Amino acid sequence: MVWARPERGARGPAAVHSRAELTAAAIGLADRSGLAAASMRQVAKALGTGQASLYRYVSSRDDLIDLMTDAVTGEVDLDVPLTGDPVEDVVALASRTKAVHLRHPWLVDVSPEPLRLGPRGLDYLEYALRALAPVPLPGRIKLETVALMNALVTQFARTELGSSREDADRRAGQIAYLREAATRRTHPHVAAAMAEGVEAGSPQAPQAMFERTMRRVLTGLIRPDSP
Amino acid sequence: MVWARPERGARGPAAVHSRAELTAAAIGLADRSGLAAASMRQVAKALGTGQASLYRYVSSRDDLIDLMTDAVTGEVDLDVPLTGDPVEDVVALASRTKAVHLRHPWLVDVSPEPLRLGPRGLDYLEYALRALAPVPLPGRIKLETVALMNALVTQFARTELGSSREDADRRAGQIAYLREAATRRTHPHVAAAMAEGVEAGSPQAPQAMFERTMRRVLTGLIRPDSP
DNA sequence: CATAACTGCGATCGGTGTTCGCAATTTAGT
DNA sequence: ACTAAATTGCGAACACCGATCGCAGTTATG
Repeated sequence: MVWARPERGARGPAAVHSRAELTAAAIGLADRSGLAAASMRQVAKALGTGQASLYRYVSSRDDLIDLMTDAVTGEVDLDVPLTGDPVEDVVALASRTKAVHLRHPWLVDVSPEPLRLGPRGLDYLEYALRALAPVPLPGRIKLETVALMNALVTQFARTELGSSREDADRRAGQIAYLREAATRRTHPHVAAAMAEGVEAGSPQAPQAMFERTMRRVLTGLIRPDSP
Repeated sequence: MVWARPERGARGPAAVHSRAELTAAAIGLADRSGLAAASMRQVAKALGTGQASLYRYVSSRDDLIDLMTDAVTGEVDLDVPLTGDPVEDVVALASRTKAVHLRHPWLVDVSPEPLRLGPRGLDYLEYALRALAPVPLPGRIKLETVALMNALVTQFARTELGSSREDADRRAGQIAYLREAATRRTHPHVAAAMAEGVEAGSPQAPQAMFERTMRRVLTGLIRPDSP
């Protein structure tokens, strides 16, 4: 675990760089050219050092990715005061989280293994749980609710990013494949949904869609049991 | 797109293997040792052929992963008759989907880029939309609902798999880190949730939890607009 | 029966994460 | 003050990975 190990020992020569420096360089690369571009070699090159040197700051690339993730998690504003309405507060938080995802598209590519929070992630979780404080649900379920909301944020971010990305040709091929299924009279529901969904278009702001869905999911999730 | 290209040309010598064979070998490897183990080299070795030969059947590793995904999607039973209650039907479908995820843990590692469905994926989507047919919602939203349910399935599968996986030491480290934050009197909500969630344990069947959450989310999602 | 199309595949390219060993440097303990 | 331990940067290497090229051998079509 990165957060446990100290950044520097006390004995040797002063380190030329720092974890924060590595993290910043890696984030820059990933922002510009995707998560894969944040490779040890490229990060080292960006820092003007040897790639083997990076392992003095970080014990694996996964560690570096943990650092990156925690760093951008810190970009979510946690000073927004809570209104007391859990649904509104969590939806607002999710909204800000999604914005960070759009700003750092590689976030949707880091596998969200549970329990990898660093200090900023911890602050984030604390805020989310504070927002959920008025809800009379066991803590375990609240934790799962937060995880679930984050999964949804990632999902929506993926959608919004995917539509802007240069996958035009790929999507064209896929859509052609779907159309074929539609004209073959099999899969009528898919055909109907496609026709409806693509023809009618979605000039609607994705943000409104996101908040609507989020609100509905949350309301469904935290409503008291009806025995 | 894999599904568009024909599997075999008509001119040359008979192919020794087939896409289905590649797919089965790859799935076997991935089931046993994770998605990374389903590399071109290892699949080739498992088939007793040269790795370059695989590119006669598949134009990239992504294609192979598409084939794998579609194949296991076919393991979801789509012959279960619909009850007519969209919530129940979709929850049941999600349940069966989650079972497939538990049987093929690597599924949670394939990046769920939208619109990569093969024939079985298409059947799956058709079934899901059929289940949602009674709901008076635009097709676009129904599509998004299905995607959302799938994201949730992945999320739950990840949780269930993670708790069984041999991450005992990793989680121990993470939990120690959280405990530290708890004892530091900062992050009181996290501390409370941890105490509650870990002490009280969850001897509850995860399946019940899954269905409960799923049902709530769906109910919230498909309820008619309240102006 | 010639030619176009296809197959299997060894060799190879450029990339990745990670480890090792070594010289140089700094601090801690005496 | 000086030895010894700890730590740093880093070149070289290892073991993988996905993908491409070119060539010999095979098959079906015109």
